[in-house]
Amino acid sequence: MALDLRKQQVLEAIVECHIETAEPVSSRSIARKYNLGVSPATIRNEMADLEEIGLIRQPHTSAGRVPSQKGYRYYVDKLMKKAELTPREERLIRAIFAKRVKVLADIIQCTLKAVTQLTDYLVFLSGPYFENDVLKKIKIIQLMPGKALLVIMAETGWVHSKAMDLSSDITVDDLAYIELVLNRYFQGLTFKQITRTVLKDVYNELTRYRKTINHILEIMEVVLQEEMKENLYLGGTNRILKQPEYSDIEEVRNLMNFIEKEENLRMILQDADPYRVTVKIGEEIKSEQASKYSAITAVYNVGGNIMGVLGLLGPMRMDYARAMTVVEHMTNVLSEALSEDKFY
Amino acid sequence: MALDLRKQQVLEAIVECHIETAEPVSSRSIARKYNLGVSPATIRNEMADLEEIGLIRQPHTSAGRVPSQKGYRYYVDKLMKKAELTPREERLIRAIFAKRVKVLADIIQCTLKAVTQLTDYLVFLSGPYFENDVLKKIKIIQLMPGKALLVIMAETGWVHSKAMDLSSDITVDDLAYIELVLNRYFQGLTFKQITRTVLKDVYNELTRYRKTINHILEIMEVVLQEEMKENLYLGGTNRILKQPEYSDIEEVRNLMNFIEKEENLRMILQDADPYRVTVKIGEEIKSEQASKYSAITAVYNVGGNIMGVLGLLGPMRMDYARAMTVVEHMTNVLSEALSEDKFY
DNA sequence: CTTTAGCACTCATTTGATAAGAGTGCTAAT
DNA sequence: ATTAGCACTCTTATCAAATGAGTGCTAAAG
Repeated sequence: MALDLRKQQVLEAIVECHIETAEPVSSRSIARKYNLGVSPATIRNEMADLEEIGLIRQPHTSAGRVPSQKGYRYYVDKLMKKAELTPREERLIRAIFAKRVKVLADIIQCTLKAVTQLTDYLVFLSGPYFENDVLKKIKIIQLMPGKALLVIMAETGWVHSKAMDLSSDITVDDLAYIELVLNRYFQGLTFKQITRTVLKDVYNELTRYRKTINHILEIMEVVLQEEMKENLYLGGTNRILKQPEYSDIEEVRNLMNFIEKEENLRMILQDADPYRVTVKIGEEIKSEQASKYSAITAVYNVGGNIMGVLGLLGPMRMDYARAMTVVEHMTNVLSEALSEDKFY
Repeated sequence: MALDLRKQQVLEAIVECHIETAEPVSSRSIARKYNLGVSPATIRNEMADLEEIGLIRQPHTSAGRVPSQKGYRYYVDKLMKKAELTPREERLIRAIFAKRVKVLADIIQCTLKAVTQLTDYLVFLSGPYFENDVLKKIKIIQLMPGKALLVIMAETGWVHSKAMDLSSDITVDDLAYIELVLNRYFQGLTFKQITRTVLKDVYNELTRYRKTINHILEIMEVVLQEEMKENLYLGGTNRILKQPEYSDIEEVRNLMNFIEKEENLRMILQDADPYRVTVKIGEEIKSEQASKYSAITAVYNVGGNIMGVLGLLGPMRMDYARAMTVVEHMTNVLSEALSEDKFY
């Protein structure tokens, strides 16, 4: 679909104008704002052509034009210029991350907060998840009779630990033995593989400790599930109400219903391309209910491993250039923040 | 403010009718629905009296009556009959808690979910917090050279642990000594007291380990802060949009703005009475922006210690009887769930 | 062949006037 | 003390007309 230069300019003008005002764009307003050197009539002719190809459409006969899904796609792929964050915004981000965040959950929160303040769209964020972490060592440490600590150490340096209650006749030696066997089975496997491994194997070798081992494995499962659970954080629910498309309560309800179901958001995050910022426009999002929205996603990673995904959801009339820049920037910030192991 | 029986009946009718329909209540509709044995004209006379005392008011001259804040208060204090959960609802709750929740965060989530499904108001929940937990023992366990586990055991049986990186020339003996000193200082204190204790005291005794002890204390602070942080969970944001008062977008924005600020919610939760379900109506909520809302709160506890607060926020036209029952019931469920120490 | 001025036409939105309806307050009768 | 009856008030719905933004088309000009 090759467009001549002027058609591109007209399309760009329509998209950008519509993004700014949320109103249908008229030929006259384009002639006024953009110096294309032609009259509204000429622009009207171009518009008629663009409409025929399906890049724009008319809400009703006597209205201006609005970009179609295809039009936005063309704009994003071919016309859009990359946006830059202002120094002011850079400063905002640094300010948010300034108070040396030390806890994982805080870093996530800060990111969420920053993106929320930067965009007025829905922000959601998954991870970090550890399922590809490799188990280095399991330790079982008795804290007191009847109580032990299960410590799971990963190659990446992460340590997960949980206390557990045991029947009090289990001795330290018993625990040492169990630890030995567990390490033999699980060492070198990823967390994902461990949860997939049929636990019965281990179980058989440790029939002597049937009850205890049952308990430990159960706890281990809980710990791993807990840690592997791709946590989902959501923000910006009030910010997005500023968008004019949500001055109708029915639209708000739709949106809220959509985001209420975590699967929907997870689905969007799953489609993120590991190597670049992903833009899904309207029906490109798999979910039927999302046909009016657009989503922007990018992954963040630590040491080459994908740790999670950051996403934005907004109306199709989204400031793509800006949103993409913010998402890209913040995934970088997040990746960096997680790479310093100065937090616990 | 003593009202004769019939005035009470009329007020009750107005409140209940308005709660149900969200519309001003007319004298005729009361005469029809409630069998007071009098004509609308009589009821009108009573209404005029009630209005004079300030228990109800008229949105405009030719409209029915609406309860005032004072009117709701009277209703809640004197007229309201306690509601009961239906067997169906009891089943719903049990279903939600059925899949043997094992992780603290899950119990919270389940509670939130249950209340959300039961009420159509905003649900928020703080805690659990541990600041009154008494420290039983600190352990520092070396995992490998340069890596140790800080274990904090509380009297209640809770165990918090975090891994930390240390400089690799710290020996096991060093750690044992540090552990000893820390225990000497902190054992028997509540977490709150520990964070208040001037850390310098300890610091002085352990000058030998200046760097290490600094690091450990820092981590301990993080752990305690993390655990003591009164987490705030929020749900029902989409459910509340069902309430007719939020068919106007402006109202929605107000509400969202209000709940966006955690302080506002915390403030409400702080006002909870430890011994009974608390109802704050309109301006009784301290925050100015909340003058249109009502809040219902109740604490949950474990072994006599308050662990957190569950709250509901909705329009003043709230089904108080029902909401109070739900809140009371769910704080009980929550207290029980947390008392079984079958979770990790 | 391209561009554009001019004009008729369409359709959403605003405005104003009118009617309908709900509900009250008051008065006088019961 | 109660209530039927009625005038009065104020909101909401309805409809027609006016307004105006914007297009599409045609014919003239470049």
